[in-house]
Amino acid sequence: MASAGTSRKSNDAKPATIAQHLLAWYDDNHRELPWRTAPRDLAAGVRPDPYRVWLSEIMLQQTTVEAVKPYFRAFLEKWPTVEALANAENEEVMKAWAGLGYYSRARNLKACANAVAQAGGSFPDTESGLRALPGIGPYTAAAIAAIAFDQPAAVMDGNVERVMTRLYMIDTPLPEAKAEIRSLLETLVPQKRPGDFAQAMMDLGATICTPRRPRCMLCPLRDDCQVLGQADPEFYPVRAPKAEKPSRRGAAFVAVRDDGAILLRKRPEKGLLGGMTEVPTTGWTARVDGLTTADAAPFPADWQMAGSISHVFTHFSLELQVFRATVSGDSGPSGHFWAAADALHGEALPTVMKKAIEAAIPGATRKPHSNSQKRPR
DNA sequence: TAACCGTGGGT
DNA sequence: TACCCAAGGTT
Repeated sequence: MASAGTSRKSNDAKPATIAQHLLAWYDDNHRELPWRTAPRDLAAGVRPDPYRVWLSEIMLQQTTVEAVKPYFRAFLEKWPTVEALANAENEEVMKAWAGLGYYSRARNLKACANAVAQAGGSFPDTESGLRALPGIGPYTAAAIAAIAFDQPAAVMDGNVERVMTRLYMIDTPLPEAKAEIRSLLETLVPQKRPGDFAQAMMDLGATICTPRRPRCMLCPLRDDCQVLGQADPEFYPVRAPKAEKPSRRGAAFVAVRDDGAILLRKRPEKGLLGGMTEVPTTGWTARVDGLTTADAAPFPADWQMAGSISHVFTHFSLELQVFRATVSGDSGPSGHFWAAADALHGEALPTVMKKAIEAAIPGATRKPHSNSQKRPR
C-alpha cells in the first residue's frame, strides 16, 4: 500500500500493538508516585488500596502531581482509612485541604467517605457504582475502576486527550472532539493490565507527549503516531477559543487584637471558596473605577491602608486593597471569631486570604518551626 | 451547554 | 509579563 509523497501510518489497524508498545515503555519508565502500585508489585500479586487510589484521584483533579504529594501524605497520616476520614470533622478536612484549591472537592471528598463508610467501608468496583458517589465524575470513575479494580475502563483526562489527538491527528477542536477520542481510546484499552495502560497514557502525556516541546525522539509510539512527520505536534490538540478573563476589585480588613489575634469569619458553604475561612471583605465588584475606602469596614476602627494584593481565580482576576486596624477587647461583629496569632497557619484559609493577611502582617500565616515552637519563652 | 470553581509552576 | 494548563466535577 504505497502512498504518494506522504507516509501516513495506518495505526488504526493495530491497537493491540500500540498498547504493547506503551506498556513495555511503562515497565521501564513509569514514575514512582506515593499513591501508585508499581507494575512489578502488581505482577507479584499486590493489590492497590482503593482508598488511596480514590484519594489521589480526587486531589489530582486539575492539580499538579508536585502540589498533591504533601497533601496526600498529610491526609493519609491523619486519616489512613475511609472510615477514619468519615469519622473526621468537616472543619478539620477543610483545614487540611486549605491551599489545594477547588474546595468543593474537599466537601465532596468528605461526603463520599461518609457514604462509603455507611455502606460498609468498601468502594464500588464498577464505573457506574463509583460514578454515583459525590465528586466522582466520568474520568475519576474510570480511573478508579481501572487502577484499583483492574477493569478495562477508558480513562480519559487531559493527558490522554493530548496523546490521542496527536496519535490519530484529530483536527476537531476540544471539547467537541471528546466523543471521537473516547471511541478510539476504547479500541486501545487492553483486557490485561488496563490500570497500567491508563497510568502509562498519563505518564506518557506528562513526561514525553508534553503540551510544548514534546520529546518525540524518546516516544514509544513514534512509529504509531500520525502527526509525527506530518505536522507540528505542538499544534495538537486544537482547542476552542476561551473567554476573556474579567477583573474585579474589593477591600479586605485585617483587625488585630492586642494579643495578636485576628478577626475571621466563615464563608457560605456554596460558591467561591465555599466553606473556607476569610478576613472580612467587601463584595468583589466588576467595577474597576473609583476607590475602595475604609467606609466599607465591618465595624468602625482606625483602619489604615496596609497594601494591596492580586490574585487570579479560574474565571476572574481580583485586586484587593488591604486595611489594618488594631483593636482592644474582644468585641467583634456577630458571626466572626478571633484566631490566635500562633494558630493562623492551621485555619482553613485559602491562598488569597493568606495573601491579604500577609500584606497587613508579614509572617502572620507562616507555620512556626517545631524547634522554635517548643522553646520556652 | 456553558459557566463556575483555586492554585502554582512552566515558558 | 502574560499565558498556558494540570490525573475534572457540578449545576
